[in-house]
Amino acid sequence: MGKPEMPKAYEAKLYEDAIYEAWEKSGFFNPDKLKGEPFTIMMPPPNVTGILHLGHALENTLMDSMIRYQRMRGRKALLVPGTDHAAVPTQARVEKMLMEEGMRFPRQELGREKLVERIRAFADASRETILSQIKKMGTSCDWSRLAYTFDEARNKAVNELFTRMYHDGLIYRGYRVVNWSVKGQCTCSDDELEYVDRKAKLYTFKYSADVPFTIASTRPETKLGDTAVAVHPTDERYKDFVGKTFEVNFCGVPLRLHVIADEHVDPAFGTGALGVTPAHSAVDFAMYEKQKAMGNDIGIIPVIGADGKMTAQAGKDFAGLTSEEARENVVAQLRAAGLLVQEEEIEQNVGTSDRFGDVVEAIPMTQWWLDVQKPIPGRGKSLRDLMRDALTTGLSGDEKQRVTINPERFVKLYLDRVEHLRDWCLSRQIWWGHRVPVWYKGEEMVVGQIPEGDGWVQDEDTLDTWFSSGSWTFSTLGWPEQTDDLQTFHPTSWMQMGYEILYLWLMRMVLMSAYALDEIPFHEVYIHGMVQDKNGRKFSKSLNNGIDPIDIIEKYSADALRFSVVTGVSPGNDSRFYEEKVEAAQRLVNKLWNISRFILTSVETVSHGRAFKELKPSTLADRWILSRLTRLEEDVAAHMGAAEFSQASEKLREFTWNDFADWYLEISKAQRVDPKIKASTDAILVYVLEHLLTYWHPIMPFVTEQIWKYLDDQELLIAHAWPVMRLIDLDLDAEAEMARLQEVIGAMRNIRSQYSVAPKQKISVVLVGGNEVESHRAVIESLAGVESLTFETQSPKDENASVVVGQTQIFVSLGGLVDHEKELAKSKAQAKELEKYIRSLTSKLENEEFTSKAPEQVVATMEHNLAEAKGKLEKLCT
RNA sequence: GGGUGUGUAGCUCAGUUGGUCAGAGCGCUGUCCUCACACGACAGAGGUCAGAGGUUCGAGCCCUCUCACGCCCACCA
Repeated sequence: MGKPEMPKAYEAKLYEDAIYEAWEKSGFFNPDKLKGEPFTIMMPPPNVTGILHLGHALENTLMDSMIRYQRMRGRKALLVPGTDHAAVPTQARVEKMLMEEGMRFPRQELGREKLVERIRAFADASRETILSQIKKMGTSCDWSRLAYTFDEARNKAVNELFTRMYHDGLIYRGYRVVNWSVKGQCTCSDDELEYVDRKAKLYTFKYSADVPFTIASTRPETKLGDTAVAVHPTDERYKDFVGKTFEVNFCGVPLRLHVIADEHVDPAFGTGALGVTPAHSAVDFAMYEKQKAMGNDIGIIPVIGADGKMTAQAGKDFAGLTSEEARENVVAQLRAAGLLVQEEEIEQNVGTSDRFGDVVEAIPMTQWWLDVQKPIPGRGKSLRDLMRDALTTGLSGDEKQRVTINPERFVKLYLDRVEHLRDWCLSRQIWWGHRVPVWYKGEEMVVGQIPEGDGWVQDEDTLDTWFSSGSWTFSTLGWPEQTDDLQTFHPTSWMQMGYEILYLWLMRMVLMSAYALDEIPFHEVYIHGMVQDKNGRKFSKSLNNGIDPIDIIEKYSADALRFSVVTGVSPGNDSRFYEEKVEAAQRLVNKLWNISRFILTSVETVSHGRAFKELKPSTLADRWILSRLTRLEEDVAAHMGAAEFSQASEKLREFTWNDFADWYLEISKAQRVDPKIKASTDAILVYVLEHLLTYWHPIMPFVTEQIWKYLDDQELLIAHAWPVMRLIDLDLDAEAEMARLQEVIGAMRNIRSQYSVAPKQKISVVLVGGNEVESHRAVIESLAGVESLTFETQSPKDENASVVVGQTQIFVSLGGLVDHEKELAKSKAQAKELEKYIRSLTSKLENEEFTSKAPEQVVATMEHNLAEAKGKLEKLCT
């Protein structure tokens, strides 16, 4: 190929879109074109609630780096893209927008169909944006398999799952206390609550003058629905009352209070008596059920309705009041009657709806539930058992059916959560989502699909959005059909997600997959932390600190963004994002560009694709860089394989900038006056460059692909096989010799710098005992700016600045510039250091316990270092 | 209340099973627009690896405790 015209700086904007298009056209995003063992990643589908943020940039980089690496390693690599309809968040978002536009009650004003249409329009637009953003980031996913949690295919999977679970008796309809968002008019699962601390008043009072119990509550208005008083079974104070019933008049409302014993009650708290409100407390409801199971129906009286207001059952004084109003009223009455014993301010932890934002009410309702504890017919295990097995023994004890999590500590969190898992409330009262596949006609109920005949009405509720995303790893592959994809790609290989959805999503995917397929959803999970802003704060609308990844891509490059979000980041830990990081990354991208530019324009012929054996390393530097490259490949492959992206990119940066650019390229310049050396070096330059581009490609796909074009205008880098160097021996001699040479050059440069010798001014140097670098005269002269380099056996007589490196004494002639005091001080300091070093080494080596117990290699290195240090000290003193 | 994470150069963070390696980027200081790159080159300063004990021949890495900050969970009404 001819000499390419490469601009001085890499301008990503000019190339990225075209490159992505070329990749897409090439067909390599689709595994059907690939051979080898399958390697599958399912993209965690972003919510269609808006645009992508930096967390998605991180996720896309992780997934894409992994999938590109695996593809280059010859795997049949599949990354399935998709989006999530995100039921509650999306509906909440659109309703909020409508209300901002002036609508007061979107649901009532538009009705189900029209509101769903509005949400769909919003979601579709949002989805388009998201998909284009994914492309901007360079994600190499298979667009032919694009999925959406709310499309036809996924609806089939959801209905099938629901139906099977129902017939297995796992899904049931039950009247129980739920978390109710009054604002959203919708249930929330336990996982959808966000707990916030707030101040509250704790009231201590008696129901009436003639009951012996004093109770406490922050919600005295709910006490209108009390049906029992609970005490600890061993509490002597109340022992005689258990089993009795008290008729009381509480603020004008007649209550029948059963005295029950329950282990849950802490006898040391307050008076040890707890007012039981089955309708408005999950704990109390549990007591109610327990009593009922023992034949003691204490009753349940809902006094707060779905609208958040007091019900008729709360009594005519209170019906229709808000709970705050009712509370004031109750407290006032108690106070007037002299029943109020105490009021105190306390810190309280309340659950709020993560999407609607209001404090949720506990209200009893009929909802659909998933039983996680009941044995699955024919399998003898509950869903909870399966979830546990998948992380511990493997499903059915099969080690291959075991999910591993990186970092491992999340396994414990997961398992703890599994043990405390309660039944999952599946039904939601919003309209955006998969509708519960149940139809009613009178007393009849049919689950699965709409029966023949007229008069069937479908359940009004929709399903929790996680019910559909739980099946993501296999619904995307065509389940419930037994497709080839399902055969080939499931269980998936690798999954990455943020720790914030460990409970919400990871657990549900394991549950669904284990239930439906008796398979784990993925073999390995990589947990990443949250991307925060420069000050360690969350990105949020209220702080207005949001950063659009697309803006960053446009200002710098997708590669720089990708590099900056994974570098210096470890799994499970949060990271901070700030532009300086991207700037640094962009400098690296540009450096790689200029390295390439130099090579491609300075070598005689660009002949890529040579075998290692064809290379004719003729100099130390040649041997050294090839050894370093071999080492690099080993390191990068090991790190990429282990999903250690940060370490992989650090190694690559180090090699690229230090070894290759600062040393090898500079040396190659110094040596190219010799045509024979230049020929062999040219070949090596190109060889290293093409390897380096390959190794960089998973992390920085665009710039590497663009440069690759100048090397090879036929094949795309995306499809290039990862060149394994592992079988080539490291050249340890060359590495050691080169290290010495680098030290010698560094020492000379140091002297130049100390005496402020201008770069253009050449220096004269005498080396004593520098035999081992004698053959590298040209390199030393060029890189250290030396014009006269002589090798002697005796120290020169005239004035010099000097320094000792290894076995070599370096004397730089500086004429009258030499500062004797400075030189003396310098060597004294150096001698002192050395003596200290020698002492510490000697004491260790004289310690027999050390020499006998430490590995040979460690001892040998120390002995070597000691000898060297001694020699150095000797030279220094002459 | 329980659990868990973090604390390493001025800043942001790496540090893979304990072994001469205390590192990177940014920032800072000094010198240079040297024919790939000033988005650059060269040199340099800067750390008792939060603190105290312990295990070990050897600890930033393991154990115990303390301090600081963060996160998650929990039915103290």
